[in-house]
Amino acid sequence: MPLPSRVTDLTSFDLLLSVAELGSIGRAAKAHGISQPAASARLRQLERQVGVPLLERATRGARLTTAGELVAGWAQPVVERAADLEAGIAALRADRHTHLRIAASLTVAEYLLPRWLIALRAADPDTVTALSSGNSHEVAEQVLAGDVDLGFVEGPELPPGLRAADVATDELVLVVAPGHRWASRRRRPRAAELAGTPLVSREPGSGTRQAWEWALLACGETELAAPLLEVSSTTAIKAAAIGGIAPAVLSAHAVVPELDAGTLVRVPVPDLDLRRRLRAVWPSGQTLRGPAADLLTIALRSRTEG
Amino acid sequence: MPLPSRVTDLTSFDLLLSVAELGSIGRAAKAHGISQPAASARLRQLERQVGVPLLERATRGARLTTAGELVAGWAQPVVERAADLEAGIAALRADRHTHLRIAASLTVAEYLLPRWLIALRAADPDTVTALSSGNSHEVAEQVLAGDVDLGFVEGPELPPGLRAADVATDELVLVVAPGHRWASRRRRPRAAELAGTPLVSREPGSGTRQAWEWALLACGETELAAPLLEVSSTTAIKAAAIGGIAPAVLSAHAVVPELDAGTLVRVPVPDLDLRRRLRAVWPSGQTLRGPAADLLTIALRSRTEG
DNA sequence: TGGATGCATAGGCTACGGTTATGCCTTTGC
DNA sequence: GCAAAGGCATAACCGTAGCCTATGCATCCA
Repeated sequence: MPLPSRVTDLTSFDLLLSVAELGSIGRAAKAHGISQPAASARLRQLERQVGVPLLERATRGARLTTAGELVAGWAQPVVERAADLEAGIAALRADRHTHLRIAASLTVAEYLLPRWLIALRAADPDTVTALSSGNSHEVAEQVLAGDVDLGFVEGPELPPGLRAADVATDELVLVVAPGHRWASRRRRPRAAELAGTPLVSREPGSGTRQAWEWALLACGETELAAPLLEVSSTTAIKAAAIGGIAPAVLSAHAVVPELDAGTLVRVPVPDLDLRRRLRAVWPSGQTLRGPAADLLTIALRSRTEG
Repeated sequence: MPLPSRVTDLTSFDLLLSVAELGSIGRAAKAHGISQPAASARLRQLERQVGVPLLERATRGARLTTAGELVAGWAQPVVERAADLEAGIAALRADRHTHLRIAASLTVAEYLLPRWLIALRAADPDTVTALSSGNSHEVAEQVLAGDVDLGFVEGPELPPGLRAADVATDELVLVVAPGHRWASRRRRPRAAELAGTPLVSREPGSGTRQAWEWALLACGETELAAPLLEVSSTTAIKAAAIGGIAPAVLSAHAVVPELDAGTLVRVPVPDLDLRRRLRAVWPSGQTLRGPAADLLTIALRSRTEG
């Protein structure tokens, strides 16, 4: 189900937020680098699309109406997450000549790194960061080879020659469609049944898949059923699980919205320990300095907060 | 600071998510109601803007690259919040001939209602909901007058003739710019100092402002300083507080991102009880049924989860 | 080997969003 | 009381971004 066109263009909503902050359409226009008539037209069109007046235009400026306040409140989280997206893209795009090179496993890169990068930009405004992503093994390799200044890995393995610091913990969760038999409280599976059930999962190299298999092995389950379906993206896995194809195992971060909405149900598996540490790593001999040290500090600070 | 143009158009990112879910550009195009060449062009342009390939095009379909997986992961929260925004706008826009009419105070409408409406649409797909927003007193009036089927209010007051059920608790927080003296742990203000300090605040009718004043009165502070600045929107209040104009009092929900980013600092005020109940209200004589009953159920369920 | 599937390219059209120029209204200050 | 300034709306013009249809090309499969 695609997003309705009413909300696909964030420019107008961003402009509305600027009007709320600055108190006039003209100042908001200037802040966005467009002319006042252009801003006025955009806001008028936004009001037409919403169907109710959002601004009270006065001779001294413009103020939000009650409806405008509501729309601004709903729009703000959208632009905040868009800022996260932008920070991530900027790091992906950053060409070779950057001040800080980092590598991160998928989980860290997806759910934690954008916020850290925004905080880093506040601390070191001129720092350009380049991000490369891969599985934990690849990240460790890049740190050891000196290709990056700082790495973020998941899982227990840690090659010699690296120092590490915990920055977060991640938890895998088993999810099924609401109609699945495991969704019922009395039908919860034990380790043996889990091992014997084909799942929808990532390709073999995936850290998530490895962690799942190791957790089962730790329970003494040596015979693991082959996956029913192997797909490349988290989105596709969720779609397959929602469609009732098979149960799936994903990072808890990834399924928050689906659990909220009830389109997926979490199945507790007390037999298995599915938690894993997310750690920053850097070469043993080396003391971090400059932006790399700042980023590590930011990551450690966010740990104590969360 | 306006949003970079790279992320202002969500259409391409939404399309990318559909490709991840459906496995081919053509199917994603069909899901979005556009032609396959149009989708192909959009994705190609997206890749140009990001600067790295996002898709592996094969003869059998298209799969996400590692970078594509990252971008999709960052984009997903954006489109989710955009869906909340859309749900809110749809309720604002809904004309008179609707099945369910609700009224909500600003805090509930801003932070809780969109999710509930999305869940309601899943339960009753054909229900059209109309939302009106006002302060708690106005909401209660509308419920009593029969103008709406269900209301959501904040604060302790409750007119006779209404039944109520708790759906959430809200907490007000006192925030200052990082440089403010109250930001220091040893300089925390007592009730008397709080009462004597001009704040930046909403206009007098606001429920947030009333709750703050009542909390001070409950401490025996009868002499309250007049606000330094009265502005109309939450956004403007935050901007003023960030700018160091004066401390501000806002719903905890409203300042989560600023506290995360460190642009605002929360000042604990143990002297004051700033919590308040958020409640659903409906006419005493009446048993809720249909969509109104479903919405109440959804709201109560979300309470137990959160 | 022929058909089906799926992505890319080409050409043409529409419409949207931007700019500058200008007008009108209200508040402010001498 | 009048001039100046601040702020929003309207008008006329223009460039381009994005969509569609038609078509081509590569790969997989029967």
